[in-house]
Amino acid sequence: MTQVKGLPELPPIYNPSETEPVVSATWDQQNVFHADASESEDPTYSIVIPPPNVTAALHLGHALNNTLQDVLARFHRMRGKSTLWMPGTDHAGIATQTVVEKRLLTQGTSRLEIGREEFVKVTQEWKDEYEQIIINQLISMGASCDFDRTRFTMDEMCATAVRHAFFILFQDGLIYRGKRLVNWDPVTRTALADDEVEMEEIEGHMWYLRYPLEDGSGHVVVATTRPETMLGDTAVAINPKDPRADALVGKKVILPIADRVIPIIADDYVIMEDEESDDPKAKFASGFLKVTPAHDPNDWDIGLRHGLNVINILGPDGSISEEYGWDDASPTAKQFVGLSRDEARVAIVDWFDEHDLLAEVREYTHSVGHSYRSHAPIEPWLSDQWYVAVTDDRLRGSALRAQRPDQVPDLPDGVSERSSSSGDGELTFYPNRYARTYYSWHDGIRDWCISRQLWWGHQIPVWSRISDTANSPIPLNEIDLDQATPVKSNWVSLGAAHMVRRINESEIEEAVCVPPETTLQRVSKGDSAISETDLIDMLEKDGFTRDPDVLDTWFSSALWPMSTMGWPWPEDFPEAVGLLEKYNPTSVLSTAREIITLWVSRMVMFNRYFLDGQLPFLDVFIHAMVQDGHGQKMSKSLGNGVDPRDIIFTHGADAMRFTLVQMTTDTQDVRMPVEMICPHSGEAFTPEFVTSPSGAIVAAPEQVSPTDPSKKMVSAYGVAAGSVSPSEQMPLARNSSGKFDLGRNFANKLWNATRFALKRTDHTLFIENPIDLSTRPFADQWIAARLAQTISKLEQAMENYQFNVYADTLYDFIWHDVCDRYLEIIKPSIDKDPEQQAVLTCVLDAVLRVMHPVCPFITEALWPHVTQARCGKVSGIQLEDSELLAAADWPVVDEILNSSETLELFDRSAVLVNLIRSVRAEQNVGPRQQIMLYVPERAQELLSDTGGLVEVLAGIGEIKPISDYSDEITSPLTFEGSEILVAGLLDSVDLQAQRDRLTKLIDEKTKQIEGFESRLANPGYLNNAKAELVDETRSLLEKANADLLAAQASLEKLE
RNA sequence: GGGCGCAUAGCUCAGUUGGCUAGAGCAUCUCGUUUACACCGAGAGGGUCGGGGGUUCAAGUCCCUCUGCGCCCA
Repeated sequence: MTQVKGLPELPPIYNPSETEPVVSATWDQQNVFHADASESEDPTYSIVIPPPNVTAALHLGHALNNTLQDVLARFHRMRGKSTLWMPGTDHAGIATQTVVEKRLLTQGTSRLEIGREEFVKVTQEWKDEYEQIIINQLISMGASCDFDRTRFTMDEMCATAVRHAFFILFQDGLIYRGKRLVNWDPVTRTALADDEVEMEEIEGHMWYLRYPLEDGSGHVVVATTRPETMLGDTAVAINPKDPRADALVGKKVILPIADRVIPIIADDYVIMEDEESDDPKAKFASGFLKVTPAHDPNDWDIGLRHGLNVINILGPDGSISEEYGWDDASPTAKQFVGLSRDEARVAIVDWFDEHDLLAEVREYTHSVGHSYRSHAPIEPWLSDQWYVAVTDDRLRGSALRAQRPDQVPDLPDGVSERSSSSGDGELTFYPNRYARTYYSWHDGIRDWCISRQLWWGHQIPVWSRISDTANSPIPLNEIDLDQATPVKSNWVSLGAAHMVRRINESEIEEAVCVPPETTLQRVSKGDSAISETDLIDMLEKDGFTRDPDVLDTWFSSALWPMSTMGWPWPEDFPEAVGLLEKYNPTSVLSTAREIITLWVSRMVMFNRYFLDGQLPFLDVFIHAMVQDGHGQKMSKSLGNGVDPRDIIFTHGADAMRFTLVQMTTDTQDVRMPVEMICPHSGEAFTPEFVTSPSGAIVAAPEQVSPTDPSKKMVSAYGVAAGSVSPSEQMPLARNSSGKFDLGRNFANKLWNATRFALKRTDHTLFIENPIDLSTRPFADQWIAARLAQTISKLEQAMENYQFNVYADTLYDFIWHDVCDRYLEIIKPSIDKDPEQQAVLTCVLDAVLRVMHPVCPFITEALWPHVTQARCGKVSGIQLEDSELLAAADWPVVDEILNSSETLELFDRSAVLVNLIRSVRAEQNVGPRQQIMLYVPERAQELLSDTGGLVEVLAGIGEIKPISDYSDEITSPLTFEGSEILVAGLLDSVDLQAQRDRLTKLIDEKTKQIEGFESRLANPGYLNNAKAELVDETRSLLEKANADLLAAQASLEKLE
């Protein structure tokens, strides 16, 4: 009963909010998470964090992902790997620009008003604010990141990587500029990549419009969901198999309103009308398709096949405009100029109706692409954009070849075979079904549009000018229309890359890509090197202007595993030296499903392209999605995210982490019913829910206190949506969830088990000679065996990314075996047995180590207490000393301690304990009252082999052979086919309860016996099942029969 | 339209290649405050594994189909 020297006594309840900041500060001061990039023989383990967007604070989805990464990082660090977990944040171009613009709007100004330079400055401030919040969140979750290396996708190191990568791809012809239909978001006025477009089912209409034939012989009826685009029609198409085609193809129609004469063409893309069809497209078709190449991707393809004109009738805001490639607007058509898409639709349909050209309107449900950011319908819009030719075999093919062949089908046609070179066939997905998702994405991939019409991001490093074909730097016949051709010019000799393409009959466009300064100095040798700024000055004097657009955010994210490690010139950044060689490829990428297409693919393509085929990571772990209580994905944009700081406040970081880890299974998304904490009373309650404008079920902005209806509060959703703000009268209510009680209770359990150990061990002792377990009581041998078994299960779980197994294994071992059983068993003996004290403290030391990856704070806080209390060593259990648990080694236990014989013996005695406890409960025997057993020989052996643990756990005072029994009042129980009599219960026993129990047991056994007998009577079973299984069934039948007979005999005696 | 999942106790979820009597936590009920812990201990009740069909000696597990839900890609 000694106090640990110099350490304060532990309070009876663990208080995470006091402990966690202290532990965090210690880790920080000791710099334990700093990865050493110097050369060493240590095996390595590395993870790059999926950089969170700086748009907003992290929610529980991020908490889950980062907890899992931390568990992996801490586990492998303890296993002796040189570990790097690289942290950082992502500038998130469009998302951040949107939130900053919103804020400007509330301040009564706008992006255009303050200008590009000022806007970038303001956004930078936003970024600084949220980057700090996010890093602090990570710290308070216990993330063991190497925070000294924290990166940002627009900092100098990452920007250099972006500029260099762009330059190389440009030079290699893998980046090009082209006039294409893009997914245009008219609200944010930028192009979007294919995967930034979300399809939504829309209940709209199919309009049937009459287009008169030029020869006056009648009309054709086109079916369309977008009548307003008819102003840009340049043909009407019919399927060549359509019976009407022969008569009509080659004729012309007069396009109403526009008064444009356009041809009828034959194209088998056109779906033929079929009223009876199950396919709604055929059911609603008229057989005639209006072709608008400038405003529909399919029509664009038809236009290419038939050489049609492309007439763009929309402006960047989605309104009807004649300034973007429409020069034949008729006087009638001019009336519609300036209308929005929606207004124009109404006006044009009205016009057709008034002129008796509207044949029909039918209700029609179809899917329409919407911007993932503004949620506005996407407009296919013709514009000049930059693309990465990811369809090239050097990128797409390389991404496919990277996959482990046993996870996916054969490589698609056109992809060259895997070789023995670095990276091929080495990329593994967990769970493995996601390998297929990755595969099919690449199977159907299209070139990647990387320009974004934004101000926040990496500005495209290309300067261009348009000039007459007469001024072409190379002969015109060497340049294809719309095809970039490399030029060997003065710009190239200065270190830049130079391309030229023809944009029409009379003009060419020259594009010069300028590499970053550090690259420029290396490519242009010696003294002749020109500086980047001088080169740019020269270009601009020569009439070149820089592209105003920025790159898609995923371009910089795609470089993340390289850029954060200093690529391409790590020697320029002292903190990056050696990282790339040592830690790339990283060990695993942990991320969400939808990121497979957006990010995983692009990192693989880029890392392999720039690093000689090397993968960015060997494993990809796809974690579950965190949903709210309504099954909705938790997300920043829905506003239903729960801030992990709220959970840390109510339950503590370890509790949050343990619960999240315990919920992480292979298949199941994580559903998290959310409660609110009333700031007035501290009480948890279920909030009022409302439907948000985007259709999500969210907590109403204002909530009423459950205890005092006069008091109110605001919800996190209300604050995020900007509809309310917290005040003294209406404070912000924190979110919570009862789910985290599990983790909190478990942490408290560990805390108190340690308190017990500290109180019951003598800290002035140290037994020098390692304790030989074979000389120890059974309980000590057993707990060591369970420890050995547990450690091996934990290691296996972690190898296979089975996080829930890891958590459940910890819980089961620590709560049930260490606390409920071992601590109870040793209570009578521990005070006088220093060796048992040593065993206990060693077990506890190992427990803290294996629990540390999941619950780092509490284990670190208990660590000095336990290490000081340790009063000996146990042979076979290796526990290396360490000042900090975060830097300690994983426990190593000799496999020989993992004795199945010991474990089985314990299990048998545990069954007996349960039986006796049931009888005690049934007969209302108080916990203090000692009882007596009359036992048969076999049970007697068990009791002595297990060294008295049954006696302690079941409260047995005396044990006698059953032959000694005469006529006491007893209660019978059935154990291993024999009767045990329990005596000394009470003066009068409840006979009826005993009869009921025995009858129930007899029923159960009878049913089991029937089952076993019918199985053994079945020749099919005897012939087909494994012999050991049949033997086992026979032995089970034997045991069940013995139990049945014993129970029947007991019952008869009671009657 | 294509793909991937999910449906097991009142709730949230486990259940490795088919094979012992389908498990856990919470909730419920009974008893208990013995100095580690009431964020606790002991005990108990509770499931025709979404419906239907099939393969097999044997199906929660494999196949088909239907119903409901989620996600990803067109």
